[in-house]
Amino acid sequence: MKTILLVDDEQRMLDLLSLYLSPLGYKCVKTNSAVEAFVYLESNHVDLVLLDVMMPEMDGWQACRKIKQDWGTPIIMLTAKSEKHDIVKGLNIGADDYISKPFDEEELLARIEAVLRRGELDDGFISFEGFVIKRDSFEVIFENKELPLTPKEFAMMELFLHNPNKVFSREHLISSVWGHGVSIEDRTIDSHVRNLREKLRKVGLPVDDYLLTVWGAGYKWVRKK
Amino acid sequence: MKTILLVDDEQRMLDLLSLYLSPLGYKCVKTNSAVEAFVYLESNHVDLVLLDVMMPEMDGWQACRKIKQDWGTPIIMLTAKSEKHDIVKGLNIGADDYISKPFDEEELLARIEAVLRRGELDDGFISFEGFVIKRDSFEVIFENKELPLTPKEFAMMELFLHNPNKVFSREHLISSVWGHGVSIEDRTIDSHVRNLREKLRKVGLPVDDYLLTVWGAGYKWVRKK
DNA sequence: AAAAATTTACACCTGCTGTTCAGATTTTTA
DNA sequence: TAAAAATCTGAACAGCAGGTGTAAATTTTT
Repeated sequence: MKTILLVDDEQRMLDLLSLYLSPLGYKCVKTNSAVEAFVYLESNHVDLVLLDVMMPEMDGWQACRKIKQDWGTPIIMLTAKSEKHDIVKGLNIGADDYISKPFDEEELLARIEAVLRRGELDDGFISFEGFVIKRDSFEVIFENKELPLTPKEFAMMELFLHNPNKVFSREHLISSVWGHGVSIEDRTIDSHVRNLREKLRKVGLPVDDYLLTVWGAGYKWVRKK
Repeated sequence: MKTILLVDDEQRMLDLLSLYLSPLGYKCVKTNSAVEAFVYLESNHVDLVLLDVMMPEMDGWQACRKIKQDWGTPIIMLTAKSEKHDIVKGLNIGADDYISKPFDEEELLARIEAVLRRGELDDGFISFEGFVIKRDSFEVIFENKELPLTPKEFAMMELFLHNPNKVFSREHLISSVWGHGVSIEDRTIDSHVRNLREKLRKVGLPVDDYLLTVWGAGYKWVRKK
């Protein structure tokens, strides 16, 4: 199920969008401001952002730029009818599409599906806290430095970054990284964690603050901020 | 210079579009019907099609479908203002974008640029980092020196250059280069990669910086900047 | 039909990666 | 504080993925 993050200062609009999209099988998360949206994005996966252009505090453009930069999430801008100039601006800033209010429901849906479909293809990259994971190119980048990871390390890293703050038991790690039913010694996991830590340390990450051992339980990646 | 193929039964509209786009550095080709467009596409490279929805004989939808199917060219549909339903239909059929008439010139340009940017890579030829690939003439040129590649090598090279930084598994390479369902030994892929590397090295490319092995995953072409 | 070019297969070698083990270290328990 | 439990660490080894040379098979050209 895809998650759509709605960002609009008007509650009525949020409700309207949610009312229309939820029954169609999308999980809708409503936020009243850009800042709220950031908070949510910080610790949740979002497939698409519907972003109003006109908002107090931080406007849609700045928000769009930041979201693209930090998370790379697909964005559809919601603009007022006549703001043709906005469209140009938006497409240049990096929005994936726009739609004008009041919008036609069918058109909105078509555009949402189009953007989601598009995003499925280039198998996005995830980006936060200085990390960029490119599943496509099998790369993890930290502060513009490439991390040369082995396949197992990459898989672990991906799992951790996707689920910050969650503790993974060794058992869980085995079935996620190695595959269900593979039998591996617990010490082996430790070795891989060690190697991963070493590589992370080499690129300047204070790894002891991030990739923690949870005594008696497993490992977890903690997320600051 | 990019070529835009204009398809509209109204001569006035063709002139208007051409008058606006030509000075901006686009080569405009005007056609009055879908059939004419096909004829042109048959033997010319086109970067983008601006396609009117309302036309006698074959309408825009059928034309859109055929163009996408036979040539895969990016398409922007031109719809009448109120035809909201068309938009939905168009995006589902495979059009890359649409714009309603009468259109705002700036908006049109923004959308054209966005679509072209998106499809920049699957041109008739690609050119970057000293490489020019001419799909038409089956040639690869590096720094004005022709690379004598075999068909398989050419296909691989094309795939790599089209998808820089993307890791291709051997499995993926097989179905892309050899065809779906063909069974080939993995070592065979390696051999072709080796041959390709050798030829690239001969023309002075530090191939070890470009065509990389991703251990446990496949091969990728990295793009410097 | 012969020659050349291309593609494919195979075998061997190298080096990376994954795994394990034993001892050291840290954390928890009693 | 001492003992027990869990984890960390370094080194060694095994297995496997990929590189390379060669030769056979296939396709294309002559």
